[in-house]
Amino acid sequence: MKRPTIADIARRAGVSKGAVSYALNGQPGVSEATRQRIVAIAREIGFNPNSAARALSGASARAVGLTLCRPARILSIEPFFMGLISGFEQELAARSYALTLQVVATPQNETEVYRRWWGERRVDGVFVTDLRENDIRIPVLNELQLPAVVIGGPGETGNVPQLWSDDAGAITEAVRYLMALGHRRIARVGGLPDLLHTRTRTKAFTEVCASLGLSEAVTVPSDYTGEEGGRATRRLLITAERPTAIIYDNDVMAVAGLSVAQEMGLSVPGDLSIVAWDDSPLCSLVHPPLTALSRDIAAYGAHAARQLLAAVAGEPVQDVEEGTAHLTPRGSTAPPRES
Amino acid sequence: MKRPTIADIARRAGVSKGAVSYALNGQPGVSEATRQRIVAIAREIGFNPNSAARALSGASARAVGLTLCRPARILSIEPFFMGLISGFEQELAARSYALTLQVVATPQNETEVYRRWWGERRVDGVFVTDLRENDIRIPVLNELQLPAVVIGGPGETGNVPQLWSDDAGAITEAVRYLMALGHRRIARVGGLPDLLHTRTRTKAFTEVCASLGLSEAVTVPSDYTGEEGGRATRRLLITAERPTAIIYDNDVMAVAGLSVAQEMGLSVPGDLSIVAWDDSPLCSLVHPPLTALSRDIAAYGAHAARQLLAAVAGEPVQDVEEGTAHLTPRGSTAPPRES
DNA sequence: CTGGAACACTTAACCGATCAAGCGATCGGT
DNA sequence: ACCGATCGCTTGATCGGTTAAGTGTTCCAG
Repeated sequence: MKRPTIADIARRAGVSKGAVSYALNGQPGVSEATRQRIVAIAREIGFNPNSAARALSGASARAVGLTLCRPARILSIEPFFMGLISGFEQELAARSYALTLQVVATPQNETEVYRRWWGERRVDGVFVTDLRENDIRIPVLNELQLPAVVIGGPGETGNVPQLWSDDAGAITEAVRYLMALGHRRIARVGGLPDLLHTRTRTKAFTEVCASLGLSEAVTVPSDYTGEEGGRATRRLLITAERPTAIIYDNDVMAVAGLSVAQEMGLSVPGDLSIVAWDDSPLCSLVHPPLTALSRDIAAYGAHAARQLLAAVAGEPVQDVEEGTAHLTPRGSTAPPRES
Repeated sequence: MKRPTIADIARRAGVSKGAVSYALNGQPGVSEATRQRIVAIAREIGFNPNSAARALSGASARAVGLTLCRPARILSIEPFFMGLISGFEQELAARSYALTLQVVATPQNETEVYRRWWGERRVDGVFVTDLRENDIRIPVLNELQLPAVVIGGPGETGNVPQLWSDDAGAITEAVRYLMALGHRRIARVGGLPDLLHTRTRTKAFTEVCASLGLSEAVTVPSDYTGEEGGRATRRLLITAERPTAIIYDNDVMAVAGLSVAQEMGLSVPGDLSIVAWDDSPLCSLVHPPLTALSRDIAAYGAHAARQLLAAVAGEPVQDVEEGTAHLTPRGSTAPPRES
């Protein structure tokens, strides 16, 4: 089956290719009557502009890219990225932009993919996640002048606009809540320590605990996997002065932590309170359901997509701090048992 | 920054554009010495062929598509798709094919996306998941002659090759195992009843139970969400002759089922044995860890990608049945307590 | 010594859009 | 009546590759 082109439309409408192009793109240069006739024919024969031809003649590729730099094992279970992608799609689909995905092994590979995509003219812009300190991707994006939006900051990103949520505020809320319940020994199982938002959280956690007089606030670094989260939990719970509450940097580790506590014969929330960061259906699924720091990740992704499309269109884009995640109390937090 | 083109290479090498094209594509028509010179220059200036130009002149778009037809809420937590995508990427990245993703609301929308992708020449082929009976996507793919691979069958797919795993064998293994443990009342919480692989599983489950003399084998349909899985579990557990074992069609529902059982004061595996279908890290994370039907989803995805790329290349592609998922016994299954 | 095949290229058409420049018709102003 | 502007379209160049057809050289067989 042959794909219809603007030439086919032009022939049937008795006008030139150029006129068809003007008509379909809403540009001046054709009369309203002709435009409607052309649009009607285009619809009738099911015309879709060839994206390659369009991209070739200087217009946009109508596609944006996302690289995922996590091992398959983590990607498959981590709900964050799929939530983000769903959010992207809300905006992208509405403007018929495609999303191009690539799973890579290292940040170095990500820069290579950016270079390739840019050279191939495959995407108009990219989403950048998992920002690190002195992130090697930033200079590449600046060099290539490839429009981008960084999700998760704030950090040094040169001209690249950023979008982040108020992690410091969220962790402050969680710590205050646990303190109000009577907890004095609060620990945290953090995400990958290289990531900038992990550092932001760690810094905020340390500060708020210090300011509230909780001297023993400790953060154990981890890698977002359930195994590591479980191991970190075990390490925390065998200390002499074990914490009575643990905050986890993602939901998967929180679930693993719950499991470890139960396996060690500790009751949740009686002996240990648990707070998960990022509320996914997972948190309500387990028993007891987990108190979580909730934010609307799909909305976050949709916002990022709007930012990226604006950047692609050449509009000035500001750095944006999204709202603070709010605490959703569930069954995994309670006052510590007197002992 | 200007993108290097073959014209730039041609100028520096002192040859024509055509010669460069032949050299870089490994086609005959240039001497080995010239080829090496051209390749060296291409590498030196960081040349990447413009994918739009390439696609426009009849060559492939070097991209394949995947549509996901699940609400965001399910996508984010369901590990299956991310596992599949990771598998795709192993093959696609190696041959520098891009993966284009689109989240849609209905199968009808999927056909529209196929038509658009085809018209735009955006992808060379598509992955089709969640096959249904009389699936409306199949005639569209046949009409467009768009190369595709169906993941999950077997069903009526015309010329479109399929790849599926032996669901009947897997469920037979699970039922036999539970019987061997002494279970006689085995229930199942199924996935979306429209999906063909759900029907395959239901049929096989019913048959194997009948052949083994388990008359009360019941399947409760569900939608893969934790909420529905939990509700279905509750409904099963309040019946007079409640099942002593439940098989779940995905891991999320199994975790929810575990939670419901615990909430109802039933011990797992003492009062209720649980088997999850598709083993994700989630299954080992909860307490007790879930016995699961494991298969290597990434390998499944990689296989599908190889099939699709072969179909894109015009090679004949056979329907393939992948290996049977195997039972991984963990703490959630045991002989039923005498009562 | 010649005809023809093989080789190593070049030339130019082509894919399907976009868009600047051109061109004839109409219209309003003086 | 004539000039210039505006409208509504056409023409044709262009993007960066691919590829069929053409060209000039070499080399070998007859």
